[in-house]
Amino acid sequence: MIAENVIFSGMTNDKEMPKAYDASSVEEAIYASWEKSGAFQPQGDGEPYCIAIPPPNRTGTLHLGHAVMLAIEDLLIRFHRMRGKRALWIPGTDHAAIATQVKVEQELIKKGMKNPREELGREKLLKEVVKFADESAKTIRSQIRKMGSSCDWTREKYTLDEERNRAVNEMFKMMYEDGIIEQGYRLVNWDPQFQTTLSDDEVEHKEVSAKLLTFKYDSDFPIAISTTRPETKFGDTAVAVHPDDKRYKKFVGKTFEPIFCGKRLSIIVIADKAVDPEFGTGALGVTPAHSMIDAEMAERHALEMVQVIGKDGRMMEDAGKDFAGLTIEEARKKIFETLQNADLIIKEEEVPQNLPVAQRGGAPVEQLPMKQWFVRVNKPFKSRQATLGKWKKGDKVTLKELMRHAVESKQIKIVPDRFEKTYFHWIDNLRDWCISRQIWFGHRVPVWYRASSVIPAEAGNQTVKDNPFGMDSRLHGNDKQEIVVSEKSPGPNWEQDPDTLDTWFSSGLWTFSTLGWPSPSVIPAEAGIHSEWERMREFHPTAVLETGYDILFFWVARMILMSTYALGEVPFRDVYLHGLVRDEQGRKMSKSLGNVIDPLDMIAKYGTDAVRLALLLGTTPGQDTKLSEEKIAGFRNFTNKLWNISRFILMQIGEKDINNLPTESVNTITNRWFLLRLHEVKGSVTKKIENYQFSSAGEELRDFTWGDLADWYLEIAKIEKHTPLQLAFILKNLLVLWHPFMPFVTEHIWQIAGFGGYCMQYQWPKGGQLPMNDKSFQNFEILRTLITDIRRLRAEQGIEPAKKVEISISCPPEIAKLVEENKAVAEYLSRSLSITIADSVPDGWVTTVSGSATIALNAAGSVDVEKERAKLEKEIAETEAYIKSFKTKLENKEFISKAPEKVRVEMETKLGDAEAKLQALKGRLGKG
RNA sequence: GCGCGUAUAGCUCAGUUGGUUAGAGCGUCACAUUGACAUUGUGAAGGUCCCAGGUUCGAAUCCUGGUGCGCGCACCA
Repeated sequence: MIAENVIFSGMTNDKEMPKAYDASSVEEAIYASWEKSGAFQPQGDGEPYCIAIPPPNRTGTLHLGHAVMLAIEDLLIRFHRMRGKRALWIPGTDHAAIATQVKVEQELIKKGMKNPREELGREKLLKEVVKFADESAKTIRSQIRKMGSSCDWTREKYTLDEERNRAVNEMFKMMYEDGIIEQGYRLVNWDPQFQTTLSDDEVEHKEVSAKLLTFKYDSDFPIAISTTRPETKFGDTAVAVHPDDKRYKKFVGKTFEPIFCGKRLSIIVIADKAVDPEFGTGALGVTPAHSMIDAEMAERHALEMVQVIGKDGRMMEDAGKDFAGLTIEEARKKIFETLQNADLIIKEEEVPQNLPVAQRGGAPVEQLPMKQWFVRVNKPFKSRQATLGKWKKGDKVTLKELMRHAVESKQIKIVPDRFEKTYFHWIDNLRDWCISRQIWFGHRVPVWYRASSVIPAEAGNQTVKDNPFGMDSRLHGNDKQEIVVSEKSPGPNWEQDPDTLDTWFSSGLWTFSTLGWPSPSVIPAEAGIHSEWERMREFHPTAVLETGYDILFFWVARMILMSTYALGEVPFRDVYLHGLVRDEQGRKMSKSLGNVIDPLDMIAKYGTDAVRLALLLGTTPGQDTKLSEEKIAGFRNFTNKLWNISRFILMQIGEKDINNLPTESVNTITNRWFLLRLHEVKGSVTKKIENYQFSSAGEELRDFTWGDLADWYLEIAKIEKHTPLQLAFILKNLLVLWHPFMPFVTEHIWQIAGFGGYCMQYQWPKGGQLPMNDKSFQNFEILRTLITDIRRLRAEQGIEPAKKVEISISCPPEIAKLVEENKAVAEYLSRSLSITIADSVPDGWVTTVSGSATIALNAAGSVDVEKERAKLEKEIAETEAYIKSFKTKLENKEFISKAPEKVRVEMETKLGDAEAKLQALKGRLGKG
């Protein structure tokens, strides 16, 4: 498993290390060496551990959000690989359909084209889009590598490649056969700018100020209504009022034929509880063809649907000849004038309104009735296999039930778990999913129509008089149309549906389409060759899906839908959602604000490891994080610290063979303390990574490395001369523990040290908990406190760090023994000329109390007696208050009877310590 | 409107089943600088844990009600 004779070009192989770590000069060679060695591919016979990368859109370059995703997933993959699992990280990219085509069209328009689709036609425009997407994929691949991502490049996938297309067609066919993909004539979200439908999730709401107009259709009509969209009123077929509204009760059920701006309407007055009698006039003009809500109401009352706005965003013939062909704005203005002239306007006011706009492009979205393909989420179908341990093959179930159960039954765990609520909320509000798009870049709908029976997509361009609502009956009279669902043309005279599929339809299959699904029973396997899916099946469900919380609905939910439906199992065991990366002020990073931090710039400047640490530490799952260049620079400092720690250790080891060092060892309390700490940290970090607490794991490691190792253990090693064997052991563990966080610098040092093989393939160390009441460990902590207290005393006295002073300590015998045994260490670290043990404090020396010891420092007469006295008194008061609070608690009968033993014993110990300290303080005061 | 989050040091944030005198990094201040590291070291200052109630022997932590900020979904016609 471990590669032999590893030599990185461009890397020194001896132990000559420059003073500072230079990431930019080594990272590329290290990555190339890893990749070449095959270490990114799953190896061994451990448990499978698979992550399917959230495929970045082929729309440009990677941003910090991707960098977070890559840092976390690489951490997980490296960690589990080192723990002996068969780790597989599948890289890939997403064609992103509308986002990519929109981007290319916008580029072409910038270059002077007016209407790229008309000017180029389907084939040529597609060629442009593909060219752009391929270019983008190249950039993305290089960027993923730059981040150090250890993904298996031999298995790179693309949502729009041939195999994924087969998966999409297969899925479409299955769902069509099961009756959960259906063609229907319904209200859909229409983007007039890019001339395509959108799913509910691709529509955003923008707050704008709108003019709310209260008016009557004509002077004879008895009820006034309000609207912000007068142009849709040509399509009104009813006026709805609340059933209990006395004002209008007498009109309910009656039909009127008002002339609205020259067009005769047929308006029935209906009673519906959805109407708010308090709002406006308490009456609502119902426009079934241009409002989802009105359409629902229309369904309840079997109302007619009249479409008056067309796909081009202009008024249609049904708006009357005076208005047909006008844009919405023109029509709105003209209606206003017409109503005003006829004195029909009652009120006019500015109101805030949430305007639906397209997520891509930002154009206002129209709601239009159209014939499209839908995935039906509430329609029961017969389960194809045993599913989620709840449904048997053949059981009736709906997609919504599957999606809900996968999370409800804890077969999928979402981190942080509060997003489960968000998920359920979304599921409850989920409507049928419109999957057909009128753009060209994407998976073509695998449906064929016999040429003579092709119905124009313009089906909606006529008044639908016969208005049966409900999905199945809304098929708009095309029942006789001949349809075949197939990957290939059924023969001559068949035409393929011109539409493409929503990009999320294909990315929903990602966890298993990347593993080679569909199975050979569907796609005949070549003789003797097992299908990839058969070989890779055991990697599904994947271990974890790691992504930003913003695409929980777009993608995560759809993967759950697809996987539970097609395979009967969840697509992943865990979902880890990271937060969005914002700038220092908490703003979203955007080009227009100019606050974008480019991960590549940062990598060039500070190294990949520093960038990774900055994105991993100081973050909380599901919580947005603020990132500044200073933060990255701070972690660059840490990589350099690690470098210098290693440099120091390797200097101590010298020319000896690091893998074959003499077995002698030094047994001091420092050594024992540190090895126990290392053991503890190993256990704790392992546990934290297993529980997705990356930030906490990293911070603990950093504090351990910088605080315990560099500042104490290695400083003491200068005096105690720990053996090379011990130092090498520590270095090895340190590099391995840090590797998943900062792969480059650890691997680089590993190679310089000559540990053999790759750090990335070394076995993850086992750790555990501290043994209880270890004497050496406790003694070291006492010693450390003593030294820190001497340093503080020096600083308080304004003694220059370089100046060596005399120290005298009076303390209980066991501490005296401890000090004597570690005198050299204590003197060195506290910069003392000498430390002596004495029964009492020499006259005129300044003191401080450290636990049960009193430390005295010879300040050579320069003591401010009054100041010292005030200090002592303050400290006595604080200690007394502290003791009092403890005594109160310990005297409380309820506390004694109810608090756990452990808490009580701890408190008693603390109280004892504090009382000893108080005695010492008081003794000093009496003397002074 | 419905739902979710969040409020802790000047800043960014930890604080995992409630249990010392609430922590870290950055920043600030003081001092140091030939020795692994100035991408450094030592030390210090800095907090009514948003407010008000409640539960508890004990609350930053749990409950209720406010307030500020942020987000998602739905939408008023």
